[in-house]
Amino acid sequence: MKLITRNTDYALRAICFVVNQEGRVVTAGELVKKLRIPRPFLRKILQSLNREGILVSTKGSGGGFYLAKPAKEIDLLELIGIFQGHLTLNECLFKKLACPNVKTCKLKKRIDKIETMVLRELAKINVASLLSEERLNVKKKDHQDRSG
Amino acid sequence: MKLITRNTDYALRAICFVVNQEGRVVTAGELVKKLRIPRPFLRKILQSLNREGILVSTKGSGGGFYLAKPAKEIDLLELIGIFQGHLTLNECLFKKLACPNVKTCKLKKRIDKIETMVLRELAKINVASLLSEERLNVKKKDHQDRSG
DNA sequence: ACAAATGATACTATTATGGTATCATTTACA
DNA sequence: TGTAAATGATACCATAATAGTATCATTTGT
Repeated sequence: MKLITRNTDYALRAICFVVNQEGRVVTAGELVKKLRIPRPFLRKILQSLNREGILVSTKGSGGGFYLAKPAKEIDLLELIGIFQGHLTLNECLFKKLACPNVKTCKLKKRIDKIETMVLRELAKINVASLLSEERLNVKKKDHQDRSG
Repeated sequence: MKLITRNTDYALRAICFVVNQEGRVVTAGELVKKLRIPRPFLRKILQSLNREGILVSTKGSGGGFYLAKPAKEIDLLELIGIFQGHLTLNECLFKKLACPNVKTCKLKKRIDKIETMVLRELAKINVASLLSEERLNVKKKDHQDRSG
């Protein structure tokens, strides 16, 4: 069982790359090269990210993608929502019938608690926080390397 | 996304029923009637539970199933392990290649934490604890306490 | 006009899930 | 000792989700 599927994962990588370009427009072609994601699949993912208001796209020659909102405001829970639908660990298997077993509804409550925890944690994981540490490292290196 | 699939759920219901029979041998046919689970599917599930040492089966006329170990020692994590394989929320999507994106490995660490939490909570949910509340009610009703 | 980009969308392949179906084996007991 | 009642093993099938492909339409800078 995977919590994160491929399209969510690819989306996250793509977003991270775009963030690092600091506002520059990035094309799908570039992302394909850098991230080694199959082109048509990535294109579909980028289109979703555009529809969902995470990336802005510009069409035509010289077009591409850039961030639609601050990296801090893009979290894993939202991405999972887009590519995997609402995350419900809990989904009762006897929706329509009356649940034939009272015991399992006790189960439902306990799984609900776990679900709540997971959602809360996923919401905490935002793109900015994933990048922050590395950015610090980069700046340190920069500082040593280029003195001009 | 579901944390618990049907066979795990059915297995749990079946086990709960068997537990309530207090050591009596229960047949697949009985379980089919009471739990309204498709017969061949339930049979397969029961066979798994037998193989995995959760139920003991006796063959032949008058045969059936009973618990192989105390209800307290059967937990959801084990059942999920049997029917859904080891639960890994985390599964890195770039196992063989070097991970092209260091950022995502920070992600891995954060998801690992969530996974650890989830596994710990699932291990806490055992059959005895799911039934305990109801058992208390039963005891109040028939007023004869033969616990020891 | 044309090349370079994205948008929309329909199709396909693979895998996991949720089952069925069948035959073999064991056992109680009439 | 034969048969019905039970489980064991296993191969098969249907549906849905995931992971992709393919194609054509649209926009835009030069």
